[in-house]
Amino acid sequence: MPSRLIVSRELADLFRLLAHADRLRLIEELRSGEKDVTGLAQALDLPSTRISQHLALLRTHRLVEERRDGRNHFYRIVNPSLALWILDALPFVDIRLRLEEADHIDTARALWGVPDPNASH
Amino acid sequence: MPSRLIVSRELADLFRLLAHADRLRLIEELRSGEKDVTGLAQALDLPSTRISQHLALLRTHRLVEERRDGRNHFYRIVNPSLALWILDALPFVDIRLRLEEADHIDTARALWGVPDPNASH
DNA sequence: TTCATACCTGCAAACATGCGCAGTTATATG
DNA sequence: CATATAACTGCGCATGTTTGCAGGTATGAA
Repeated sequence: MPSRLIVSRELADLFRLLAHADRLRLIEELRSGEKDVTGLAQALDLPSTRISQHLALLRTHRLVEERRDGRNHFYRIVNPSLALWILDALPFVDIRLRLEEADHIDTARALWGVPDPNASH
Repeated sequence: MPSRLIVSRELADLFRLLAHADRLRLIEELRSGEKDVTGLAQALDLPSTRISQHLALLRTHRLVEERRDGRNHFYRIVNPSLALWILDALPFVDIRLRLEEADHIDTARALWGVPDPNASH
């Protein structure tokens, strides 16, 4: 019954793909809609070569898709709920962050334009 | 406004921590309650040294906690909802998995003892 | 056709991670 | 005390990842 093993390996592959700050920022940047490589490079203040390399990785794992229009290549998230799921990880980040800035998680959600699910208090 | 950068780095750290099949299996194994190192080593069929190394990583990032009783060190997940959130990633794993085994996700959930949230059909 | 723009790929150096193994600490037991 | 068991840490090698850079393709405009 190697299914558990297979699944954990597939999950680990996904996590490895997301284990880079710039790739997370790319996914966040694409949350508001498709963007081309130059636009992403400007938004993240990184060389476009690097953006291409990251996008190629995300593309081979089917997390983003490409649409070409003239010289521009526009990228979009295949499954937009991915970005929401990523933000659900905020409660699990190291305690230091939570202690040093008590409302850092809410700040992050606000910065990334996501409604606070605990907005009752 | 470097908060977005800081947050994406913290998130990337978390993802890197989870980007290993054996560490995911450890977290899954601890879902049913605390276990000691030897127990985990037997469950995953891995040398206990390796288990120790993985647990040390998870510990320094406060994902698991340790309780000592005699010679045994028992580990538990600090925030049990972590395991549930990890399984929420299954819809995002590479399309190949979904095409080759259409109900692999349900199989995985069943294997890992989690109720299927789409159990209406 | 020539030039500029937008993007991609290949490669090698730098860097990070995973692993086995040897040695160590801590606790229990005879 | 000596010995056994449980677990940890440090270290070196192998493997994987990230990055800059050089060179390449494709599109559009002069």
